[in-house]
Amino acid sequence: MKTRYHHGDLANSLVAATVSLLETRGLDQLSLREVAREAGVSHAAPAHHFGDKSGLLTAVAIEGYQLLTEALLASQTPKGRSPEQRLLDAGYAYIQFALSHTAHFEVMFRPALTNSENPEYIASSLAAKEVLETCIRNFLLQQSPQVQIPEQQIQATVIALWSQVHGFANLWLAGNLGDITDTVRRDMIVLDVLTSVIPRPYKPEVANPNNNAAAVL
Amino acid sequence: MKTRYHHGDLANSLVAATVSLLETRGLDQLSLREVAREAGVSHAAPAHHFGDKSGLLTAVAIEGYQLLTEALLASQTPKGRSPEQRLLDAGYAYIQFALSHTAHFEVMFRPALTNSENPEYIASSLAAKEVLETCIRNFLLQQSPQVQIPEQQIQATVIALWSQVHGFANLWLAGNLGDITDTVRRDMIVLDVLTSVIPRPYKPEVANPNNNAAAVL
DNA sequence: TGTACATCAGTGAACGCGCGTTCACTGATGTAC
DNA sequence: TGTACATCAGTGAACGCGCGTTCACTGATGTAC
Repeated sequence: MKTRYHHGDLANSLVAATVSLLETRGLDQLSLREVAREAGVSHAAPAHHFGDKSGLLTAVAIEGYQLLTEALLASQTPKGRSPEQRLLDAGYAYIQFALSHTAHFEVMFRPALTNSENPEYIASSLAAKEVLETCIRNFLLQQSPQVQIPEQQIQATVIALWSQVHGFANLWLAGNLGDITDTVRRDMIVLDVLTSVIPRPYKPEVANPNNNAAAVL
Repeated sequence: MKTRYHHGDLANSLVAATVSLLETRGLDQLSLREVAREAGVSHAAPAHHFGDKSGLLTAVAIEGYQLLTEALLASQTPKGRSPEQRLLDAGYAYIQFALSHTAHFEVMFRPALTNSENPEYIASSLAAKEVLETCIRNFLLQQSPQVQIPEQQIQATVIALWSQVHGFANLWLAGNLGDITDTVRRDMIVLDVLTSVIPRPYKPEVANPNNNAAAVL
């Protein structure tokens, strides 16, 4: 790439530089000047494009949500898989995304860093959640085709499954699952965790937890 | 408290000031000088006690793990509850801790902020994990008293359940579960999620996932 | 009880540094004629 | 095709600020005798 006065695609380059810096040096070291240095432009350029740090990180989060959406959709494209396997595929794709895009993942789920009211941010985040929700809803419907599952129950299941894979990725990234350097054992654990994700078939008579709510809470 | 030259308990005061600042202003605004200001001492005092920011945050994390351990133990003290209820109690205590000690929780699970090799840090974090693991192990043993559950299966269940409540707390704190301002509905959701946590009884013939591992991964 | 001294928790002035922000500017690109 | 001009992406010098760190210091506390 020749040095030109007009970069041509500086906005994307700055986002890429930010992701790179987040992955190598971490959030503490991140400054607009550091990003400019990494991208090889003057220190005032990032502000020119993104205003401030939160604007830049918002762009990172948006890109992250788009990548996540693509990854989830891609996990569902193979044909001839059972509903259960499709659910596992989605969960595995979510975890894979988190572990291979650590910078995006961190920024996506720390709204204090970003402009949460940015329309593009909201839209891309909703799009990702929609894919996730559709996967789970489809699974539940296919699993119990005869029964009418209450919407509240579906929502709770979505939250529960999302929590599962999200929490696993977080614990992993935080180093709380011990040293899992053996990739075979690593995949075994992921599989075990994913398998435990599969909800029991919905049974109307035991699904309503109201009767013992007081006892638990 | 009179203004004295020797504070008497400055280390604890500084940790408290840090927690307070983290909860009101957030991690970005946190500096040793700001903590000193909050605690009403000279700007050099925090360094005198903790060396640098990571030392201070390590102390916060240690306190957090101790509080979590206490909360988990306290959740198990009521007698006459079923194994299932005790498991729900522990999960609920974990979530409650995360939501009511947001600063501690954040620092505890971001090892880049702390001195992860600090012996007291390691010990307090292991203690908390041990309580969690014991809860789950006891539940599994009581749930299937006749069967010998492989250790690997127990570990996977621990990770899965921990992931569940941890992920739920994270998603909640990140604002990803929508506006749940209605506390009744809030507790309903927590309960639904917790209920979905309860593992199926262990069945040796279906528990080994090796046979379809290749298909999933 | 009184004196002398060591210890160390906490002070405050001084330093250099990297930061975000501002702003007049430069120079490439696109468009009108 | 050539010229003139508007636009705007990106520059770079300058600024003030809050930061972490250093270090000689102050003064409270504990202990020895």
